Amino acid sequence: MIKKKFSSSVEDYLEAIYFIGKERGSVRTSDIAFFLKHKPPSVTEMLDKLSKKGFIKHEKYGTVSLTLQGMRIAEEVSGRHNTLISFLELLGVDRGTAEIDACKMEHILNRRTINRLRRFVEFVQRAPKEPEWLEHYKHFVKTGEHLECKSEGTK
Amino acid sequence: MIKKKFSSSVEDYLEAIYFIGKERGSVRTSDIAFFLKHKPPSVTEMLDKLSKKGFIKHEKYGTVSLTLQGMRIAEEVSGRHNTLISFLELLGVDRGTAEIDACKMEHILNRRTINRLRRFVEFVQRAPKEPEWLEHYKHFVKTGEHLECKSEGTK
DNA sequence: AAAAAATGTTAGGTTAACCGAAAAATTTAA
DNA sequence: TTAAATTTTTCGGTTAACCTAACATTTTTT
Repeated sequence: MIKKKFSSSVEDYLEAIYFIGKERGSVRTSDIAFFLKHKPPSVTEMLDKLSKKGFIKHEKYGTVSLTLQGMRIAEEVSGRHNTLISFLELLGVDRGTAEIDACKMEHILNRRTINRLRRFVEFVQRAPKEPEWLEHYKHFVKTGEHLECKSEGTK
Repeated sequence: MIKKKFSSSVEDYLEAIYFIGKERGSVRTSDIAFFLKHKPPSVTEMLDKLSKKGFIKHEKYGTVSLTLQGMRIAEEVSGRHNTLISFLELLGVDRGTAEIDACKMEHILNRRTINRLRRFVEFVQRAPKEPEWLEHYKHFVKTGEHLECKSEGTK
């Protein structure tokens, strides 16, 4: 049922509206322009498109809000975003880079791939205890060497 | 240093030329069109652009070959592709989906992110023995449950 | 409440990357 | 060695997503 595909841009706008709405309460053209680093005319244009598609309500010279359908999409995208951020940070990617890359990946990855990534994140987060191998991985990233579990400390 | 950024499309074409060249020896417009599932006029247009940028040699009505610079880029992209494929398959994403998603990710991810992913792949592949946690992860994907070190025993 | 400032929209333009139809060159076959 | 078939290019479109400049509306002073 939820199989339609939207452009990266459409998803970005819906996500931005969703995010700004949560942060600031109301959402206006300039907020979106600022958030997405686009110019106001581009925003107006896209808002028209999103209105026609039924994803938002937009009163001229006024505020923007998500319809139910728009909200559904925005939450879906936002969920992917969060999964990706968590995943990238697990891997030791810095916050800034993680944000940038998550924003791109969230639009292109297959559902199955995202699911695997989410599973991976859950696997780590819900582990009964802090998994050793993650420490080992981080060591490996730094040094390129495997420090073997019990026998030897490479150091 | 390799700091320039090319469009996804440019990278796709160079990668395709690289790949076809290795597979079939010579590369022609129709090969690329088939490979990328584009129409010949699109290919001709892009070949002109790539020629002007100095990434390929292309004789009219003839064959295409990568210049040194083009080769360098193609190899770089192809390397990213391989890293991504390996990574996705580690995570249990099926071949087909992995191919599709790798082809998209390879153009957008930050170098740092790719490096982390490569490290991750190496971490697993170069481990002295098959890491247990990978088994545990796969179990977790299937069942949603941790079969954790109750008494230490998989094997 | 009128002028000034800020914000939003309209109109027109640009660019990248695709396309189909038709022309041109090359290759194949009769 | 011409004619037919195939491949490649040229030419003219299309679309999405951006932009600037100019105009319209709303909000904020004074």
